[in-house]
Amino acid sequence: MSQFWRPGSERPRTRLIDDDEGGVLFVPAPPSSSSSSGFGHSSLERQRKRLPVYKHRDAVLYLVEHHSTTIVVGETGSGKTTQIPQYLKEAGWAEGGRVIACTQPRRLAVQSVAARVAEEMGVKLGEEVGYTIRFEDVTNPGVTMIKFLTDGVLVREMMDDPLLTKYSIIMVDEAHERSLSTDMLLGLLKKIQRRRPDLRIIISSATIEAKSMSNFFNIRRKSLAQDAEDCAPNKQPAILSVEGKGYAVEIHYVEEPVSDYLQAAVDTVLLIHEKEPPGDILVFLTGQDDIDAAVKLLTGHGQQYGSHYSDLLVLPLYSGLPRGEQDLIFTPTPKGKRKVVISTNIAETSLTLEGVAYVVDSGFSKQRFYNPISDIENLVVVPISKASARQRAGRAGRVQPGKCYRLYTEEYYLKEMSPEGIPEMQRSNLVSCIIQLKALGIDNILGFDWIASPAPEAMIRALEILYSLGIIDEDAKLTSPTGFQVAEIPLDPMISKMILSANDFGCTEEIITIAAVLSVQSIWVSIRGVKKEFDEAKLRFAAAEGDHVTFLNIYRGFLQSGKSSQWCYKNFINYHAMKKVVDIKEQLHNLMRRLGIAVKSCDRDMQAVRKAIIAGFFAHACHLEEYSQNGMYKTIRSSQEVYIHPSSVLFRVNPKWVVYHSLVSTDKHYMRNVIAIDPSWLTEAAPHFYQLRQPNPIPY
DNA sequence: GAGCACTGC
Repeated sequence: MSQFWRPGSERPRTRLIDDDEGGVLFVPAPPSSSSSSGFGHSSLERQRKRLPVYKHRDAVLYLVEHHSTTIVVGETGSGKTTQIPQYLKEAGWAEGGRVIACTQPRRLAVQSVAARVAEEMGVKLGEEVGYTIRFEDVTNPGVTMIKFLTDGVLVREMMDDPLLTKYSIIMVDEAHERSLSTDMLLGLLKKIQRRRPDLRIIISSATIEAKSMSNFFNIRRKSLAQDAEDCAPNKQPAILSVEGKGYAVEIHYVEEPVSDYLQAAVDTVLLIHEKEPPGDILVFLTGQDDIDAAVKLLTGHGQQYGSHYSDLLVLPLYSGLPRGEQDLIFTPTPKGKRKVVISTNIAETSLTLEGVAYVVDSGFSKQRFYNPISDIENLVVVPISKASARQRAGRAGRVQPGKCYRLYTEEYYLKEMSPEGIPEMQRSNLVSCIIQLKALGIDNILGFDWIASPAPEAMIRALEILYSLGIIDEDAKLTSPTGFQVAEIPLDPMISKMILSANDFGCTEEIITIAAVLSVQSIWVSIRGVKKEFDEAKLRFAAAEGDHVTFLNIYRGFLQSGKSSQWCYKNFINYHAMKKVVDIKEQLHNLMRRLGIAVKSCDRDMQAVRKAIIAGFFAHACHLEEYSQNGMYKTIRSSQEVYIHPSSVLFRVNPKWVVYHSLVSTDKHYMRNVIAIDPSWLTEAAPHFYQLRQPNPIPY
């Protein structure tokens, strides 16, 4: 007799509890004592059975069979991501050419989970188990049964197949993170569900969010009676809770609020080191500045107080860190030493450190907020949510029971800390979002079924920008061909518009190089202490026109060197970033071919290149204030005070008119990646924008 | 003469 429950058979012996808000809470029975001894199973299979989710295998299959939507609340380490897709496949959900999809917010997670599942199933990655991320499709259509992909890719797949017909089940993992594309995906899936009653959705979410997810997917009761008659699935979402594999973490709070969390963090680290048994320490601070300062204080302390503190191995961790330094984090702690990793939010979700027994949580993180009125994004330090605080604490209990030291009071945690963070959708520029929805035929953006509605001001601003770029028309419909082509290019719409316009100026070759460089974080290596040499290296490539043309010089130099890492090292250029640039450029070449656009070079005609840039970025034009002694510019559109970033080749050159790629906002608004222009090109490129909107625009 | 939480298509 099969030890597993199969769809269609009698439901497993467990208790179903109707919860107060109409959702169905499913409480599985305790595991039976007569479970398999493990005899005859490979070690991989034994490992699979030890995962907490294994006990809930029957429950998962039962709920998925009977409910359109199932919400799985699971802590980290429950095994839900790797196991549930396999259970579904074993139960037949991938039969008849159907595919089981599982989405992740991050590319790295997609790749590693897919590899793990392929290994467990004993198949080659890219066959029965595959994955898709941007620019990388490792699937075999017709063969692949379980497919992992980023949620952004799945949204994009809807452009070719609006009802996602090839999937029988879509599992949205890490939905509690509420990324832009997760929110978009959830709204779209709810829409698809109405047209495809056969589709099953599994949402994996943290506890706090489960209720709001359930409410979102709960379709009104009037359809329930009808459901009982035929055998359509129950429209009410089911919630299943799966315990994690983490160890207990003891939480400590400060008794009085701290005035300086940086100092408090340093003091706490020293206290732990003095009083607590071995085990690494993970400290959460907000950004590079804080982290470098804390590292300095702790290493300084070590020298000052002698041997005891020299046992501390203090390491910074943030995404901007050079590759080699980041790798240090993962090397095992030497015997007799205690590793202290001082990190940004990157260690909260993206990276997992083994061996951490103590977490110090400052209670703050940096978040990006978009101001639709000024069209400027700001990075600000804000208090974290309870969900984040719990996630941070959980990092201490991965391999042994741990302790978490919160640098805020318990009262603050209980009474003031908000339960969840603000979803990205409500603090972002919506240009990309709206263009994708339009491409899917959703024109009533205000009426879209958002899980959390963005601000109307942000929607209006995005529509205004898209209209000025010629991507949508007066009726807010995508223009043809520009609008549809921009929707197809997986880049920022202003970059996409720049690429399409390059065709008119005969410089597509140059512009896709620039687009590729702008798509990577930074092509420079920043090394402290060698500023002079660094600046000299930069001058070797500097172009009078500005940063974008400088990128072309660097790219040419890189190719001439034979893509040499030595050459990069000598010139303070990030080799990995340059490899990525070459890769993205290759992809853009393919995309141009698909769109039927010939890739032509304008040779040395940099005026053509600058005009193409303006076609996408005319809204970012600025004028040098005439009597300004300190290089103050004002944006043409809204008279915002801005300055050229000191990293730009045009810093202190201060041309009268410039166009920037992006702003970084700290104490001032700094323009990064700037190019000098002739103002007549602006009215040439966007007469509608500048004639109607000078001097001060009034948003409609 | 300053500095960028983290993702993603």
